[in-house]
Amino acid sequence: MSASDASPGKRDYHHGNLRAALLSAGIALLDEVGWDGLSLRACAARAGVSHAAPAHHFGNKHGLLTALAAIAFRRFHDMLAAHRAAAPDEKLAKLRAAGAGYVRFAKQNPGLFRLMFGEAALNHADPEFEAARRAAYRQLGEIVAPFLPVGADEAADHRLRLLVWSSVHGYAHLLLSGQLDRMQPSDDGLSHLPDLAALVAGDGEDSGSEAAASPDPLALSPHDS
Amino acid sequence: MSASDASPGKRDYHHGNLRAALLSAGIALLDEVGWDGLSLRACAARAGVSHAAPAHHFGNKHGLLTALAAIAFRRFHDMLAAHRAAAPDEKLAKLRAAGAGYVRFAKQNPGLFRLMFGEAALNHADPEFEAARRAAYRQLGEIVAPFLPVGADEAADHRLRLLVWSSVHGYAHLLLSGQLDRMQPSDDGLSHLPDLAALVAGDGEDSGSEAAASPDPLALSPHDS
DNA sequence: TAGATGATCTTGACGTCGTCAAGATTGGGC
DNA sequence: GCCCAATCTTGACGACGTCAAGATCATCTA
Repeated sequence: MSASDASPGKRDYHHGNLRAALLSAGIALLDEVGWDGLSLRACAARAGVSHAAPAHHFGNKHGLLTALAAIAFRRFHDMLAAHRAAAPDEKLAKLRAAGAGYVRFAKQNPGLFRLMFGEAALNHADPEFEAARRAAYRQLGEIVAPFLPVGADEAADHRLRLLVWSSVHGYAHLLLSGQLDRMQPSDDGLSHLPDLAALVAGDGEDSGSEAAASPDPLALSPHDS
Repeated sequence: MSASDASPGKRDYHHGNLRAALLSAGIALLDEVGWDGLSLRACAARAGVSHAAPAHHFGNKHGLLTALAAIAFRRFHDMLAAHRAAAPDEKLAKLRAAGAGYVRFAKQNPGLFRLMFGEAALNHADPEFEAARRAAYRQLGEIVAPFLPVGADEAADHRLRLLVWSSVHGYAHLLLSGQLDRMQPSDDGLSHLPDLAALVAGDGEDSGSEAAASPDPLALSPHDS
C-alpha cells in the first residue's frame, strides 16, 4: 500500500500529518461539544491515534491550546478583514463593519473566543501564537487610524485603540457570558462606535491625565502600523 | 465535648457549618492557586471533610461554582458601592469611581471575575445567584441615571447601560486576559467614561437604528431602577 | 545496501478528578 | 425511645493529563 493510499490512522507509527489532524479535531470538538469536551484524549481519539501521541507534537495540553489559539487569532483576523473589505469605502462604515465582524466571530466561535481571551494559560512566547495575535492587533490600528487627526501622537493612537477595543470586546464578551441574555440580539452595543472614535480622536483637550507616551504594546515598528 | 467546643472538622458526621466552610475554601483556593487549583476535592480537603461531602450541599461542581459566583457578584456590588460612596458627589466623579472599582475588583479577584463572566456553566436559575447578579446590574442603572436627560425612554437607558458596561467590562477583561500586558498599568481605559456617558445620553439625534424599546433584561419594575 | 539515529508513534501505569452508591452517624421531632 | 431525615464516610469507577519504556518508521551516512 503506497503512502498515497494510506488514510490517516491506517498507518501505525507515522501518521504523516498528525499535528494538523489533532488541531482540526480540537476545532471540531470546541464547535460540537464546547470547552468542557475538549481534551487531549478526545483529540487523539478523533484523529485515530493513541492517547499519548499528541504529546510529541504539543508537549502538553497547554501546547495544544496555544496552537489552537493561534489558529483562532488568524481566523479572527480573516473575519475582521473580510468584513472591512466588504464595507463601503468610508471610515464610519469600515468601523461599524469591523465591530460587527468582531461580534460575529465571537458568536460563531464561542469556544475559540474564550480560548483567545483567557480561558487557559497559553504559551505567550510561542512565535506562531504571537505572530497571529500581532496581526490581529495590527488590524485594530488600521481600523482606528482614519479617526486620528494628522500628526496625532502615539499616546492618542493607543487611547483610541484601547477605547474602541474595550467597547467592542466588552460587548462581545458580555454577550457570550450570558449577561445580556434578555436584551434583544442585535448589535446595539456597536452603534456608537463611530461617535466613540470621533470622541477620542477629536478630543485634544483631554490631557489632564499625564500618561506618558507608552511604547506600542506589541513592539511594532512605525512602518508595521 | 460540647458542641461549642468542637472545631469544624473535629466532629465526624455533622460539621455544623460545612456549606460556608466549603465556600470559604473555594474563595481561598481561587485566590491562592487560581482557577486550575479549584476542585471539589481540594475544597473538601481544605474544609477537613471527605471528598464526597460537598455533594450534599451543592449537588455537583456546577452547584459549588454557582454559589461562588453569587458571592462574587455580592463582593463586586459592594466594591462598586464603596467606590461610588467615596467619590465626590458629582456625576462625573461617581462614574469614574465606579469604573475604577470595577477594574480594581477584576484585578484583585481574577478567579472570581472569570467565574462571574463565563469560565464555567453556572445555574442561572439559582435564586441566590440571580439576586446577586440583579443587585449588581441595578447599580449599573444607578450609575448611568444622572447622565440621562429627563424623560429619557427605556431604550436610551438600555443603550447607555450597555455602552458604559461594555467599555468598562471590556477594558477589565482585556487587562485580565493579558492582551494589554505591555501597556502601562493605569486606568487609561476608563478616562473617557464621562464623555462616553455624555455622548450617549445627550445624543437625541441618533435614532437611525429603529430598536424597539426592549424590556429590562432583569425584569426590574420601574421603582427598582 | 546495511546500520545507526531521530522522529513518531503505542502500551501501560500513576495520581487526581467528578460522580455515584452503599452505609454509618448525628440531630430533631413525635 | 423510636423513627426519619440530614449529614457525613468509605469505596469504586471512568476519564483526565502526564510519564516512562518500548515499538516502528523514515532518513541519513558510510
